[in-house]
Amino acid sequence: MSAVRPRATKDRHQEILDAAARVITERGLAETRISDVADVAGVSPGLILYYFDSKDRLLAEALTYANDDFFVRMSREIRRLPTAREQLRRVIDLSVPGYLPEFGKLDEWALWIEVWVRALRDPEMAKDREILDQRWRQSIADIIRAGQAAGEFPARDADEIALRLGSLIDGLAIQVIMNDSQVSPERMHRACMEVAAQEIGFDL
Amino acid sequence: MSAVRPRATKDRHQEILDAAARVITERGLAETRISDVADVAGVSPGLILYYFDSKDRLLAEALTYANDDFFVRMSREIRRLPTAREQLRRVIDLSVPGYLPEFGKLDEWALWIEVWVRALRDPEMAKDREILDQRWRQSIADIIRAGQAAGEFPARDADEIALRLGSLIDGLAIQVIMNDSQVSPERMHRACMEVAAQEIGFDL
DNA sequence: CCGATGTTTGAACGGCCGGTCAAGCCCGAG
DNA sequence: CTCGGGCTTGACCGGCCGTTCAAACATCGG
Repeated sequence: MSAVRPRATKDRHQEILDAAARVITERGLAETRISDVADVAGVSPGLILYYFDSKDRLLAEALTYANDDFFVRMSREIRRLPTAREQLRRVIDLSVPGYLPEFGKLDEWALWIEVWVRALRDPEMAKDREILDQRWRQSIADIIRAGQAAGEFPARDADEIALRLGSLIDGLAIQVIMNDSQVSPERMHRACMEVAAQEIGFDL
Repeated sequence: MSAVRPRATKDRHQEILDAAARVITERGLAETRISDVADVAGVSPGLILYYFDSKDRLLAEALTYANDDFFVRMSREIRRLPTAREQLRRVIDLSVPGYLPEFGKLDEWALWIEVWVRALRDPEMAKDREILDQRWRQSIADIIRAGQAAGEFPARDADEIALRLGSLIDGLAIQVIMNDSQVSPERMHRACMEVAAQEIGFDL
């Protein structure tokens, strides 16, 4: 049975979301067709509309799904590390597109930009974006606070630092993802680490 | 004569670009139709294709045109101010969406995000984006260097500071434009000013 | 006033694609 | 074995929209 329908147990809903995320990453939101998603998922176009009310809702769900997934994977990675400093370094490692060769280069960030564009006009998406973004900022702030509690870092406003560091990462990641000739992954990484050290108050 | 065809002297090319930029700002790139642009420009749809090879080229041109225009207007503003500190403050004032009530709130930034999305897949757009971005960073660096030369600021790596400050502005502006409940224009403005003072080395 | 040249129009074409649907298929319960 | 209800298909429909084009129009030099 399992050989005949290998993925039957896995939820179709999720399979389709996966496929959609992959297509959006590759072709972009604007160029994503239902039939593309169906091809990647290995099903007929009709089935997509059986599981989702409309193309729009599918794509919106796929975007938040993929970003949420990225956040969860990153959180798991980080929780293993013992010190706040190592955690912070890891966050930055993972945030720099193409810095760690074993991770997809621009995948996550490309999706994130699509989220922004959509959120400008779609209130539903805007709400999801804010939640995702606050959670991300929050987790940076939590690391800083943990470091402060452990005596690793001096006491400062963790939320403000998280906002600044997170925004800097966003802004730099955009340039990197765009292949800007003056902003290499290495340069971005160095800038983030230096600003983090300076703002939080630790030595590199 | 001038009453009958008031804008006849002004180039149609530019009129249409203006109209296109306005439509993109309002409806978004994905929802922009040729007929929308024609309506706003007050001409027939056919004429749009008389002046532009295709819808795609029109929209790409409109995006770079509008962003270039914004940069030029900002540069003119800044050149009037005597000290580097005042210039820098003005740059930040103008960069914070909705901070100065007399300027359009999210107009310029919304277009800028559309540029990013397109640049991911369109090499032509990617090239334009890089030029625009480098010019913007350059002008921040120039202000810093001028301040250093005048003895206003201590000597530091102006290009690196410009990259960091510019990226921070990008990242924060995104949140502000998205109406993030935790990132008000005022908060963004304060963060930018403080980081600028700290990185460049002057007192607020 | 005449034609030539560059503009402008809007009707019409044609392809694309989201969404619908009737028909089959699979599978498990009885 | 049979029935029933979810799952899956793919053909089809209908509208939308970029693009084309023939015809009108304006302008101006001669």
